[in-house]
Amino acid sequence: MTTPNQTDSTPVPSDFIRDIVAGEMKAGKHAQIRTRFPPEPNGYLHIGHAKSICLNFGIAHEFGGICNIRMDDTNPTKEETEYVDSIMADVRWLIDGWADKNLGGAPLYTSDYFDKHYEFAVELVRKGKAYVDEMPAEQTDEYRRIGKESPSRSRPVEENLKLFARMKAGEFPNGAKTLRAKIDMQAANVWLRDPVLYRIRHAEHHHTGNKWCIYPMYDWAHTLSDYLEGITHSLCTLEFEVHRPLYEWILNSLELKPPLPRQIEFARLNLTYSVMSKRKLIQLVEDGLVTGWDDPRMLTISGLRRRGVTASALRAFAYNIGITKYPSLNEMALLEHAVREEFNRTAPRRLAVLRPLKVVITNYPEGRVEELDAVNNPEDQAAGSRKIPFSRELFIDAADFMEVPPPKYFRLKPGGEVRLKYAYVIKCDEVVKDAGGNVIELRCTADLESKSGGATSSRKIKGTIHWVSASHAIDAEVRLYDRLFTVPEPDADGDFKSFLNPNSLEILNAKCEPSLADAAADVRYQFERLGYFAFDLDSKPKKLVFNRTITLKDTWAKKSG
RNA sequence: UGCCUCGUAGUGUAACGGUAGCACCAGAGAUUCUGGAUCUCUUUGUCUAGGUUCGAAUCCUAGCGAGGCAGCCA
Repeated sequence: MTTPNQTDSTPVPSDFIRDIVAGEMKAGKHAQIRTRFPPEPNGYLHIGHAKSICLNFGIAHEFGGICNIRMDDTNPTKEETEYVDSIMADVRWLIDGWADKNLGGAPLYTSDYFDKHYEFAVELVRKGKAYVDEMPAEQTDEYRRIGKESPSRSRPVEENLKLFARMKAGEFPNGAKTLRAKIDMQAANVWLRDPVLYRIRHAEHHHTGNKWCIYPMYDWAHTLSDYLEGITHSLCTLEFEVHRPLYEWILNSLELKPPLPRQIEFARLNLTYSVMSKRKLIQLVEDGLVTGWDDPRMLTISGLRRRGVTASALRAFAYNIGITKYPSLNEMALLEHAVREEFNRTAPRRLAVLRPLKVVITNYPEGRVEELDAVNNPEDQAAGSRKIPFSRELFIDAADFMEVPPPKYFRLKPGGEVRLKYAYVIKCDEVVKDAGGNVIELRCTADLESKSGGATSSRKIKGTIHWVSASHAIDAEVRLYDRLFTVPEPDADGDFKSFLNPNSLEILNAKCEPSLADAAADVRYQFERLGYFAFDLDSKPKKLVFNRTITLKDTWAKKSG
């Protein structure tokens, strides 16, 4: 596979579409590749769109071409400006530092071509290949189903021309007339049974205002917009497969000058434990089941971003799943893997305690503080090290102590030993409980020679746990996220909302090592043994908020159920 | 029902008439101051039936299964 413009480390995928493009390039069919990403501005972009963006920009990037972003805004009653801004922000974020140089016009608007679309339509009427019809919608559907021709089908060209002009002039109410392509009412493919090209909509358009009262249908507008922009490859999802003959009919009927765009379809993204349709995502937002489009549990691009997923991880995911015509269901584990793989390499390690349990080291002097060396990233020597304070009173995670542990439990238990990461081996001597029988404090003794570099530093202790010094720790709100749905296919049957995971969000007050006070918004941290965490935009100078992007893999938790 | 498309380990994806690979997941072991990471190993696959061919995952036919379309949505 050719990789003329590969300048970053994102691997170059191979798939049937890239094979086609490469073949055409080799044959000298195109001077330059031009793709496009044409979202309808009626919702936020989700991870399925990310797949499409990575495909369209990926091909532009790999073959030295351009990718346009075009708002497909042909329906004035459904689209809003608010979405244009979010779409642009999401796309720019996703391609930044990778294919941003391949971004063509942005944002372009289908509605900017309405004049030209109209001229083409007039031309089509002149050629006797379109006619004005007045059948009501239901009857049009019925006739198309049974393959029956409309009485208006044989209307003379001159009359069609006049009526179409009057449609444009606003002389008819909504739904009174349509412009229909004159193709073949007996065609096996229903999209060739005289599809509607224009409908009347007396409605204000978010981009063209009140200039128009007739609006082109998707097939007409999209095909001609592709042509007008010089798109070489129009890549869309499988549901448009049956539209391709119409796409080609439009280009050919107008006898447009080559080069003509070529439509190729691929399978949309499906992921387990999630819903992908815009309609369902809107429901989650409007019913208040999530906090908004950018709720970190949402698989919107803005939600993933807020969750802490990076654009590069998303791109790696898109690369891993590939492009085919098979409507597959991808496992969520694949997304999780892409995130962990990157963060393991790049995330600085920190110590944080999610559910603090007080530990007193009884043989450690009161008031004494040691600064211990802690490695920032064992996967990256260049990341260096930092100091963390150790003192007599600490917090460990409540989950790292069990009074009655199961077999092979490596962590702290009464009379047992555990290593405190970067510090001493301690032994639990006494368990202090409150009146209710809850464990509130552990009294331990440390092997004072067991510190790194110490006489007994090489002692083999099975378990190592994280901790923070009680008096030095800083507070942070930590938001633990889990998958939004409890079943692999929430929209398979029944109401997808009945499968919402009641435990998809848990909010805790954590104790963090002091260096986290300087945490940066663009850095992903690994809280050792817990997972990867990202700064949430709710954070304020004195009030840190972290989102758990993803847990570490935990084979112990898996085995012990 | 009609039309279109697609069927390769559990999942996803390669193999372009010539040894069925890879990734994820799962399991076993080694190692480890993260039950992480890393390393080694393991289970499991060409939907079915015919045909063409020296040779078929690949080409042909039929069947079966899955998805899509049948809006004046995109």
